[in-house]
Amino acid sequence: MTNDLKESFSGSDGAPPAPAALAAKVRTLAPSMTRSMQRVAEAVAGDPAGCAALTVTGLAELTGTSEATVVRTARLLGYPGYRDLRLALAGLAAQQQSGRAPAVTADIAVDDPIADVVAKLAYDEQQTLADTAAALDTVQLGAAVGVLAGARRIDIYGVGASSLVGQDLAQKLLRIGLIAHAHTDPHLAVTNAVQLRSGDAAVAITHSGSTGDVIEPLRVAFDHGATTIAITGRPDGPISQYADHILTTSTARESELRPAAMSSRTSQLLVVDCLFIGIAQRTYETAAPALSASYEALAHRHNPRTR
Amino acid sequence: MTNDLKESFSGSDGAPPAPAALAAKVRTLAPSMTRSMQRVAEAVAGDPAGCAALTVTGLAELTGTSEATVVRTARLLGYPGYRDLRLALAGLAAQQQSGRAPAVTADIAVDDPIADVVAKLAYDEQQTLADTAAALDTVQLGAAVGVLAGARRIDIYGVGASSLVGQDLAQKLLRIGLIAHAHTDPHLAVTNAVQLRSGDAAVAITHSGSTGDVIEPLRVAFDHGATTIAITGRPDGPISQYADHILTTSTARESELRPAAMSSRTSQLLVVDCLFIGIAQRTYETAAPALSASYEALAHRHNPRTR
DNA sequence: GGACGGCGCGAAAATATCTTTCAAGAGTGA
DNA sequence: TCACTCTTGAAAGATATTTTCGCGCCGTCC
Repeated sequence: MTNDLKESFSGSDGAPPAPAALAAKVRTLAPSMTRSMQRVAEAVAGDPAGCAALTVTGLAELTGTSEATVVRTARLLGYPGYRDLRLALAGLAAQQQSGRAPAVTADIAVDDPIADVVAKLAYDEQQTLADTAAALDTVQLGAAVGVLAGARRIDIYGVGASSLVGQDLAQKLLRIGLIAHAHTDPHLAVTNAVQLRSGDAAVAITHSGSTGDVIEPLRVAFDHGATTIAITGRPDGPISQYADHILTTSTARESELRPAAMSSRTSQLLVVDCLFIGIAQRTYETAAPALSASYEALAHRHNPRTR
Repeated sequence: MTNDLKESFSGSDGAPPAPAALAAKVRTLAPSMTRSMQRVAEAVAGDPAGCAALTVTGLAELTGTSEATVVRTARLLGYPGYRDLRLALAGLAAQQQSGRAPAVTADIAVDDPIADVVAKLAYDEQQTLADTAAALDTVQLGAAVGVLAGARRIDIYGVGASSLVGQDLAQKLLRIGLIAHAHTDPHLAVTNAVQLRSGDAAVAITHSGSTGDVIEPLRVAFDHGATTIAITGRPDGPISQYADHILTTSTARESELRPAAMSSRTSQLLVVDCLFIGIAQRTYETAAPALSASYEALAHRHNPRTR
């Protein structure tokens, strides 16, 4: 499966390069970039319009790097070459122009009044959603949906903040009649992963893409023939080695008060929701009755005089 | 120097090439164009996206003309050369693309392609966030923040989908050094609620506002003198009787495939995040060190060769 | 009607731009 | 410190774009 790894490094998603997803992609891939490439990526993300006006040589000079580095960066971002990155840049610039960028979101400060906190948080999360949706590879998503919809059994791994996302996914899948289980204990997860075989599916959720406690069970599941899916913010991370399908969540800038876990959770949940709806569509015949049944089962739990 | 004459007709306006005005310019200048140039202009105006993907040679072939003609047309339209026309074309395409976005307001249907599902879900959740932020009572929020920041102990109640939100809140609060516990077992929740007294806080999370399993522990906590907070989508529901502070989450319309739990979760999480940030601000002195400490403690859990 | 001049047009040369290759340098771990 | 890998830019190589140049069509004037 070295191929998978390679692919995830370069053009990754064989999908066509994204238009508006560029800023998100820069953030996602920045950590895996070399210093020079980061400079280029930064320039590109910071001033799309300006960079679109530059030739390779121009951008190389601006960033104090070489043409080769610029081309490499373009490749990493998923374009065939600089020419295409430039076109995407022009597109992005045009969008921003027409969209009239809503006043920048300053970081949340210690002394922000509570109303500002609400506004900034809501804006940031909206942004995260938009980025995630733009960057999400629908081909991979479709494949993952197919796998889960047809799986005999689904194991889900996640620890820390991601464990909640995993539980959310498990809850949803159970509701539509699939056999899913979210593991939070790494040891038990591995123990259970050994049981998996071809026809089963395993889903790992980790923002960093390098959480050992989550990689290990996925590796075991992978080795035992289960189809594996990784939901991660670092598609180039170690976990991708063992993932048949990779769903990329977007990464927002974080600040002291706003840990990365916050926006990664938003992003992960959107991906999970998309998976769920996709699966519900494919298994509509059985999912729809199962859903209404679960509602009815809960009805009496609510105080009847709800108005 | 016949060229000079031409130029004075077209690009001469010294003005920078138009972005969206391209179609108009084509129409304006069409009469002054030669037959071949008209073919090129037509192709360009008819399918900006498609043409943006072509090289000079490609566009020349497509229109059955030559490279020179394509360049001449680009010049006539006011661009320095084809390269720049192409960039403008990419921009135009991107604008048209994004302009088509608002069409996703429809419900998610069983036969929606996966890409539409992503777009619609993202849009819906963004909407939910905006609604929640707009409807959130900052006074109540501020009061709740004050209560939690100063509480000796915090108990959180939630079942079903809301239980995950409760756990998320508990995780966050623990990270900044507060004593918080999320209960999912209704019996244990009640048992523990009995221990609460003045100076303690209890948070109940329920979308319906009438989930007995959540109301009961909150009532007990309330009766024992703890300060109680309810996060609910139905501020007029039964749970409000026992809540000192009510934080309202927004309710989005739900559909067959999109259960209410989905958007209520988004809304609840935003409220929880706001609470968290608010509390972190108030207890900054202790929260900041606690946060960094928790990061460091986790660092070694991630595979070091992440770069 | 025929010849001349102008203009549109495309082939191909000239140039600019982009891509690839390769070897030197920086950083890293043993 | 040495060996090693990874990063980087210079320059060669490939493409794309622009310019040049001349052919051929067309209308006009003789």
